[in-house]
Amino acid sequence: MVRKKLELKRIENKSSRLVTFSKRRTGLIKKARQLSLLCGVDVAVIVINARGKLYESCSGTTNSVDRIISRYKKSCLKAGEMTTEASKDLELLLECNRSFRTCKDLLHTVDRLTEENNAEELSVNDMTELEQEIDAALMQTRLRKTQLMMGYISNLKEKENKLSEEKEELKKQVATAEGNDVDDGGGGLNSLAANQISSPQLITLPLFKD
Amino acid sequence: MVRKKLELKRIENKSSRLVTFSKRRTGLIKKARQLSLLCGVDVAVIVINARGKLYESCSGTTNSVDRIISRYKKSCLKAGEMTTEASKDLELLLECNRSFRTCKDLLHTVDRLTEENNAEELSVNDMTELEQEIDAALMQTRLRKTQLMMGYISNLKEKENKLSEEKEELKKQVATAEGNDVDDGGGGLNSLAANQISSPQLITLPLFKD
DNA sequence: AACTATTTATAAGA
DNA sequence: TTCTTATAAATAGTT
Repeated sequence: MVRKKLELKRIENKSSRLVTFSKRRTGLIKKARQLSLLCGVDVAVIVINARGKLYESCSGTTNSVDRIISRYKKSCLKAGEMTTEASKDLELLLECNRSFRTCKDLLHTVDRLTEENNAEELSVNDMTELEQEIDAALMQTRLRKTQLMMGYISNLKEKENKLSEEKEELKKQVATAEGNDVDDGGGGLNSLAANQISSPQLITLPLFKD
Repeated sequence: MVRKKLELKRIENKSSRLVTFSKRRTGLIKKARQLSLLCGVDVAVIVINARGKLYESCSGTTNSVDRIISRYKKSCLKAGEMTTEASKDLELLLECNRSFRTCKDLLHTVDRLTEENNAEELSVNDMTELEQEIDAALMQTRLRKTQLMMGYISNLKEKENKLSEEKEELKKQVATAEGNDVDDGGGGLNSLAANQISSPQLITLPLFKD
């Protein structure tokens, strides 16, 4: 493109082709980095020469080409593309997609929708759906929090009971040591203590139906 | 790089960032194509923006990004960087986890935590944090929903006003046709109608701070 | 979306 | 290969 406008076809001369390859590869990767930095996006560049040698570059929040590739594959899956080549990854990715298909995901989808132009009539419905889902998540979260706190309280009660039991035991020993005979029934006290606490109730509910 | 030498850091202004993104993305892909064509190599470019939208480009003898990716993976395998199938899958799963880093993600993390053993004291705090986050999301969602509905209502009101205006106009015409002269003040009605509607307030807030 | 003043990339030459 | 340089290409700011 310089000194003479370069024809847009494969450079026949081998050495100048190699030189051009080196220069332009560097330039491409530089541009990729700039794009990533300036616009806050993830960019991966993969170059494979005629001998199969690999050159790669990656930038953005994800710091490996692999990670960008998996994001790429995820996008393809969503778009319903993808060939048989990657069908092994497919299963896994579907799994991932399924398991993240809720709150945050939906939030972003709607976020995207509302930032585009045609989202007027649909969006209110979308938002209502989203609202309900988030509300449900909130309820589940509060429920579990309560359960956890109750479990915690139960534990504390249990400890308290054990301690008073031990205290009782010690009192008895002191009394015995002083030569007075006291009615024991120790086992009975034990079982009573165990029954005083309602069982911890730490049932593990999934926060979302999968 | 033009009119003023651009600083090499993320462009803060959203709209110019988007414009730059579009221009440079195009430029990058063009360069990639040229490199591929001129030097007879395979090039894939993958760009993923902040919202996870994918842009891709591919050129060379292989005609899909997928094929370049599998060649890339093969290269990695040869280089011993990527050992077993299992580790590849692991990588993918890790990626899935990483990329959904908020609400739902947190939900699942906490879900996992509570199913494990050591989560007693921490979890209640976790749940409280989570609760707050979800609550905030819910509020944002409701806010946006309200804004959308208000916009919608404004539109309808506007239409209604336009229609009654037209109706008034027609009435006048009818009256005139009947030979009676009626006081108009039509323009006044017009401006009143316009002022009745508060402006749509469709400020686009992000649902999450990015 | 088009323009244009500049910067940046780079082909060819040294 | 690396440096230089003339020129093509890309593009930031503007309209």
